[in-house]
Amino acid sequence: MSVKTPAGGRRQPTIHEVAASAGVSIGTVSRVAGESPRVAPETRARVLAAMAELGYQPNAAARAMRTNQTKTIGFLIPDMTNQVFARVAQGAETVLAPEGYMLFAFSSNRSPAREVAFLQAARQRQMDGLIVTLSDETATATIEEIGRMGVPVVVLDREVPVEADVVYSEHMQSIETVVGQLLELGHRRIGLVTASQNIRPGRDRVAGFRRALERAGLPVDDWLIRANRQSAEYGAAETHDLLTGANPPTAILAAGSDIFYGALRAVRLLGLTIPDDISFVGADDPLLGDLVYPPITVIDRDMVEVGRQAAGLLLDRLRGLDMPPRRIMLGSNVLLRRSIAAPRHR
Amino acid sequence: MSVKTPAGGRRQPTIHEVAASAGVSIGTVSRVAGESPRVAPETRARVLAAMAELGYQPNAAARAMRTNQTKTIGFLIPDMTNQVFARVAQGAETVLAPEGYMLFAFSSNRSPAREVAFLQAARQRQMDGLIVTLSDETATATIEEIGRMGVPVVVLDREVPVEADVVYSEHMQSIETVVGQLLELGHRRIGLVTASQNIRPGRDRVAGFRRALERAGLPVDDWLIRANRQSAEYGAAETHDLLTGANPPTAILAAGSDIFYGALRAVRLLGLTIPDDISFVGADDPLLGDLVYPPITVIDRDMVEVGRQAAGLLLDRLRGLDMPPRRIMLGSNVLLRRSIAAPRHR
DNA sequence: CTGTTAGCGCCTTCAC
DNA sequence: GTGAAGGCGCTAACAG
Repeated sequence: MSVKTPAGGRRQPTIHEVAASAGVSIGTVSRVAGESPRVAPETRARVLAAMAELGYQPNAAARAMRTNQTKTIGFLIPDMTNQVFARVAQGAETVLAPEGYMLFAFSSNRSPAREVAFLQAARQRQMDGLIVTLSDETATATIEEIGRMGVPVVVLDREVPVEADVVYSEHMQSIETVVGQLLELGHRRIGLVTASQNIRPGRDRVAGFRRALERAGLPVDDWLIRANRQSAEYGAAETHDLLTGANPPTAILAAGSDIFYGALRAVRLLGLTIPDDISFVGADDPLLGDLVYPPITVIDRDMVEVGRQAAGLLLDRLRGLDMPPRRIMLGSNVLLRRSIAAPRHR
Repeated sequence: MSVKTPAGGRRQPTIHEVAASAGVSIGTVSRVAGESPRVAPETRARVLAAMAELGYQPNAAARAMRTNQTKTIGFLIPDMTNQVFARVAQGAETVLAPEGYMLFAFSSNRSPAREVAFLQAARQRQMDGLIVTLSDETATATIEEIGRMGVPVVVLDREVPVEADVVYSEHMQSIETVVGQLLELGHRRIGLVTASQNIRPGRDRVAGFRRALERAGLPVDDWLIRANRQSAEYGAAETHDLLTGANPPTAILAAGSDIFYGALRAVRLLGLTIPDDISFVGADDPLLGDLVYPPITVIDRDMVEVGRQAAGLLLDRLRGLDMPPRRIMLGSNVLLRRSIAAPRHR
């Protein structure tokens, strides 16, 4: 007399069946499942045996209904195929899993609409907390949805008007450092390709870029700044455009892992040699930078640590910490390699 | 008199509050939420307004309890930082999302214990279906757990004794093709680095490798076959070992995206030139293969299509399709590039 | 077309 | 140390 679920699956054993099988009441089974100490060892053993035999797993929905807890953390990222975000997830996992939380990752594909959909799904599912990387700080619907969450949210590297803990990465200073280096080598026209101005990394990189030039008393040619999107295609297209322009740069900063990828490809397709024809700096993908020849100077960050820190902030809140939003800033490193050199005299 | 949840969050509005606010009964609210047609337009509008104002989202746990549906699909992958799996997830998403299903990705980090933990969590949470890529076909605990799921499961590229639909990728023939090419060019010692023999791709690649040699009437030197793990470190270590051995191969097959990465790095570190010093073939990362110089011959697969197909199989089951397990086989392509050449006379 | 009601499976008092 | 019973928020069946 098996009940067919909509999916045609087998019905799962409930606490009642375990109780019947062990010859106890459901209250006792519940106590065993909840690891309450007030159960006789012999009774506990019998219940455990019954659970194992039936393959019993407590129904999370029913449990959530009673406890208002799901032991689930939502992890929102702009792009799953980007290793940068995957590493953050890994780092967060290492902190959250030991506490019994499960991380569920969801990729928005950089669509604010999908972000809203995810946040609503998370609220419906009563996820206990969220770690989110938004794809556009100006998307008000997303911000509003975060405000409604009712559970702790940790925001990664974004500037949003929300009462939430945040983990920032340092971008401005490392760009300044790199640009400083290039200026010292004699470069006067440097191209920057980076993310949209609607997210903090994009803004900070452009700001650092401008500041470095201004400090050196040099004018800023806006034509050399391309800061609109985070994709390999964008990186390739803008790099191509820069390098085939009338007055091309002698160095390229590809600030963003996808952009790095695309920009490097564009350089190859144009048949240019690094660093003889063009100096090149990438970001966020140290492995790639070290795989090509010559190895490429890269602005790097420890994304696993970002994940760990974010999870730590979240965990404090889950444990009931009640204080104003906290902010953590993590550094970036410039890995100097042989892809930058003095510009060729033309 | 706000109720503090354990996490300190704000209580979410329930169907009762919406009903009160709209001046209707909860039944009517439920019908509006469920998009039942049997509601007067004017009433529906009032309810919708109340929902919007309160920011109401139906409680998924309560809903799951009644309907035995969660509209959630679990997606188990061995390694989140591997783009290959991320692409599969993307493909699956495109098929499942329009049907109202949410995909939740979980990375096992190639640990069978974590796979079991995920499967149990999926069962507790009553996920409606699963798409899984196991990291070890011989892990019986995982297999047993799948058998208990009670919901449709689609298995990707694994040979497991389970009543489930499967999407396979072709590996054997493409390896044979590549080895055939190398033999024609005059190579007689070819090194293969690939995944463990405990998963189908590893086995099939080794099988294809052996078959190609046997067909050519050549002996197989087992020393040249390294098939134990799927990581960049493994790829680097084994490639290094092969190339620094007493009788090294003149060509390397790095069959696996992580392995590809590591192997290529090992070749670089040894200061060898491709293809003059060593012919090289990678797999599963066509972009990387095209980014380095010279471009590298790669065995490629359309992982997005794998995801789409898997999702399609799952969807049929979710709709109630009742028939024996189905199997889909998807092809691989050899992208011939300049990384292979005749071996240097030594 | 709308209101009322009975559980879904579990945890948690409250008795015993 | 164990059993009995209420109710979490929702859907679906039944009345009206």
